[in-house]
Amino acid sequence: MVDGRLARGERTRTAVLDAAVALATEAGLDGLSLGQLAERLGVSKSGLFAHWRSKEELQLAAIEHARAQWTVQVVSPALAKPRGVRRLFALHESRLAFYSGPRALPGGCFFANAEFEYSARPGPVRDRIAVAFGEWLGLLERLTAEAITEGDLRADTDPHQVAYEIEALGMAAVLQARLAPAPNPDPYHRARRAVLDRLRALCADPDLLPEE
Amino acid sequence: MVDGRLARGERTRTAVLDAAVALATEAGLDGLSLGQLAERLGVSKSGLFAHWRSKEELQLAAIEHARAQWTVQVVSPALAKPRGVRRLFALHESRLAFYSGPRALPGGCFFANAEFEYSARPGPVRDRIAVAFGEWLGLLERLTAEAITEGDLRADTDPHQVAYEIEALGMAAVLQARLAPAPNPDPYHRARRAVLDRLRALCADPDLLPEE
DNA sequence: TAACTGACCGACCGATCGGTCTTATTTCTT
DNA sequence: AAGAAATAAGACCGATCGGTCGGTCAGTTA
Repeated sequence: MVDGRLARGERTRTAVLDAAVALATEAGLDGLSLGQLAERLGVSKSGLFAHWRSKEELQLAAIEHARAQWTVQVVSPALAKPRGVRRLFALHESRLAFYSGPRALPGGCFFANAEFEYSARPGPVRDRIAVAFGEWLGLLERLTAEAITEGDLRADTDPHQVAYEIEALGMAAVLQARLAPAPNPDPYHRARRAVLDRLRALCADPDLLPEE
Repeated sequence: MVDGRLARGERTRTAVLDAAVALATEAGLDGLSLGQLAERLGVSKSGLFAHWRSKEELQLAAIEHARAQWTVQVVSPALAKPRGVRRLFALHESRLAFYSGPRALPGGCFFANAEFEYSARPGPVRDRIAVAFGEWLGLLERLTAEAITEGDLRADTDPHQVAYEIEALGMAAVLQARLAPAPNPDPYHRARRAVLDRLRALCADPDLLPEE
């Protein structure tokens, strides 16, 4: 049987983390204030401390929560595609769709923001972000390597290099979509086009990638 | 004759802005605290208010200061190169050199950090950052267009697209250099390689770009 | 010498920060 | 029915936040 106390706590916990992740994209993971967060949720500040004993614990939990969101909404859909260059490009497209889609976070990309914010602030939060970032780069790299062994991409392709470029082009899109002057052609389209052309140049069978 | 008081004020003003720009790359443009800044400089907090009437004014001044730094240390050296694709690539290299060189800021790139930090925070600070960002993208785009009219790049090249890609690849470098695990091959080398290959594919005369 | 200006300081303000404490309510266990 | 466990609330803490105030001092002008 389910413990009603734990169940209720878990519900609150999830609701708080949802709000924390969203708020962090706007105010920053550090700028996230417990008072504001509590007020936005209609909860007392000390109610938050019942779940996380410090702000840092909440920040780490928020990172974990955002990671889970990312896995479900970005990574998983792409893994449904057949192994190879199609899966790799699907991951890139899935990421861009997440940024511009209806479930998009109010302040852009949680991880991109947090990475820049904490890149020069030693501590557990930075370390956790760095690990998550490394895992993401590793995923891009692994899918690229798979595309090579599948014979989709040329054998002399450097997986690290391709992963670097895809990551760079995707991250810039979410920033420019929020910051660049409106009349600018859709940055998401540019990010898609850039990776598409790059992969097409490395790709043996042009039919594996969309034409346009 | 020079007013000694004004001269002294200008000296401290510059010293404060230098420290403010450096500190902002670590703690964020918002996380920059007047108390900490004053203490680091051996100045009283109220001394700062004699120069800028509010924190926001100081932030805007810091942006202007960083912009001047960027112009002197990144843009100007590149403009010494002959017009065309060489100048464009020199700008990219100059930027990477600034990130990794001896004059590098302690927390990476002032603008990249500030752009992500303020991309979702309406106000004068965000607006100023957005303008500066637009000007930077415009410069990349203009140099690309020049390279086309010079006949260096293929006539069907899209300057916006090239500018987008160069900006993305450069920005990712400074982040990954600080965040990615150390054994990773130099991100600056990856950023250089990526743009070099990209431009080489568009370039009519291969001798205009370095071989390696 | 007197009047004035700009740079700068120390004390202080209300607000908010992260965090602690005590207490009340709800829910499961026995 | 009674107690244990977990969620929450409210009052409160010291520290720090951005910002104001009155005032000192060095240098300029008349």
